Amino acid sequence: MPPRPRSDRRPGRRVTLSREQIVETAIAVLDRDGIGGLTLRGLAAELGGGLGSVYWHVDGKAELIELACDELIGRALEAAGPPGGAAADVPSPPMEVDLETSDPVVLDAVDRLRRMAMALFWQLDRHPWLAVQSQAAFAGGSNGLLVWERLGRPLADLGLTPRQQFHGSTALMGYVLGVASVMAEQGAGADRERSQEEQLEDVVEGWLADAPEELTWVRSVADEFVHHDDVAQFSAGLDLLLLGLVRQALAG
Amino acid sequence: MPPRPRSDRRPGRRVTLSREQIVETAIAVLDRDGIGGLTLRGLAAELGGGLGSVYWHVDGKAELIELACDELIGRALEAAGPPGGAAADVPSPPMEVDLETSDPVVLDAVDRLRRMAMALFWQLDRHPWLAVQSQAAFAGGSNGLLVWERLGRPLADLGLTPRQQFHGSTALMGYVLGVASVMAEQGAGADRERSQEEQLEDVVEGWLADAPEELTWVRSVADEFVHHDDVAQFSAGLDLLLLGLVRQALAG
DNA sequence: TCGAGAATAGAACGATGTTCGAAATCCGGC
DNA sequence: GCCGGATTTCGAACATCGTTCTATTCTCGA
Repeated sequence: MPPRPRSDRRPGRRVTLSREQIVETAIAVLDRDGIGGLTLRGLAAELGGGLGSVYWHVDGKAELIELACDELIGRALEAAGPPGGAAADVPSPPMEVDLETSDPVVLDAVDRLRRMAMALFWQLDRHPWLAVQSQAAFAGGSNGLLVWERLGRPLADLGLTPRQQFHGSTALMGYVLGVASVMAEQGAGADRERSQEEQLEDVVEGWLADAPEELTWVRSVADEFVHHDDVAQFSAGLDLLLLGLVRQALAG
Repeated sequence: MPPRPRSDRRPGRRVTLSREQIVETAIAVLDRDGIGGLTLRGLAAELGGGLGSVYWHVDGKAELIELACDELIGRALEAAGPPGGAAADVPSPPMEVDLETSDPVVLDAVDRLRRMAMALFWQLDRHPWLAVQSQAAFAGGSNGLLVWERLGRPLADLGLTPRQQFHGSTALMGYVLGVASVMAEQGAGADRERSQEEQLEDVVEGWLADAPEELTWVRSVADEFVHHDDVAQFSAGLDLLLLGLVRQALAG
């Protein structure tokens, strides 16, 4: 067939976009299709607008992802509640290690650290693409600095030296991002249809088929891996780090 | 001008490639230009061969990166020395925390954990692109499982419960990958001409310019950040985790 | 010598990020 | 009410990249 005799649709405005709306939709797409599924063309289509329009509001794909990360980190900050200490909208399993102290200052500091770390992880776990990307965004985005501040303050209250505070804060940050990243990659090719444990069983089977003998320890924990719980696993490791920090503070 | 009357260069063999050579060159390119600088065309050119030839030896870009990661993880495993306990070719700063025990079994287990973690970090620090990519490769590649095995054995020797072993091993893995990833991203846009401290000063200046007040703690550690040492920083956080593990083991 | 498999080479395809100029819309001043 | 500049939209066009496909060349044993 011939092209339309007259193009009754020439370039021009159709919908109105906003920076916030674009970031919002980008987050939705990222949650649905993962980092590889975010396409500027697809995003524009989802918004009902043109490709060039997106570029007018956002500088490029890199900045868009940075904005999305900063937005979610901000929500984590919000979910952690005020620094003072009100309860937050994040899971908070009880500590499973004995801190061997009843100093209220120490216990309060540990509680604040725990709340911030859990809130951050909670957000990273619900947006698996975020963990990998945010490692860059933490230094750039403004909310990343706020998180760092809220991790550092309690460390100062513990009486650690400035260097210990610095090392402790980066250790916590690295731990949170690292565990979340590994979990995100691990659940990357997940199939929403089948149960998680069933899929993990297949993963383990794939491991143990290729490299059979010698890996006796890995085999011994395969069962733990299949039946693991992300939050509990993260919380357990976090407790170890916090216990180390407390011991370091009390020994100083 | 007309095309050449006779193409005296028709497709055919010119150079001979091998899978190992391709992976080796890919690692070199990744080290030089980062993850964004690795292009299959560029890689083929660097090898002096054609694009299709690379595809005959390697299944695609994803597999190539996986192979490169597994290769370097294997080298980290090698650098860690035999599980028995010989010295290795990696830095090993002394522990700065007091484990408060002299049990030889515990001390030996901690030593093995420390050596494996340091060897892994040493490799991740020297190949900044590796940290981010390897999070996926650890589950897939065979060497990733070997690392996990070598992290798990000492945890079993500490007398931890199976669940504690599992949580401890993933905590260590997450910590190593996380800290290395953050450091890699932080030094991403590095300029080889200027000194590192000078560049870090600029980074800090950028932070503190945008979000001035309130971030009192971040300001207080800015100096530590500028003069930090990657290995020392990693080692300090690792010690905290190990201390926590030891205390957990002794308390059980 | 020759023929089948191994290996190389590069054109071609589709998708993607980015740039660019033209068009439509909005809005304050007259 | 209308006009003109600033704002915002739109999609074509370009360059690059991963991947596929086929023709060609090389190797080596019968």
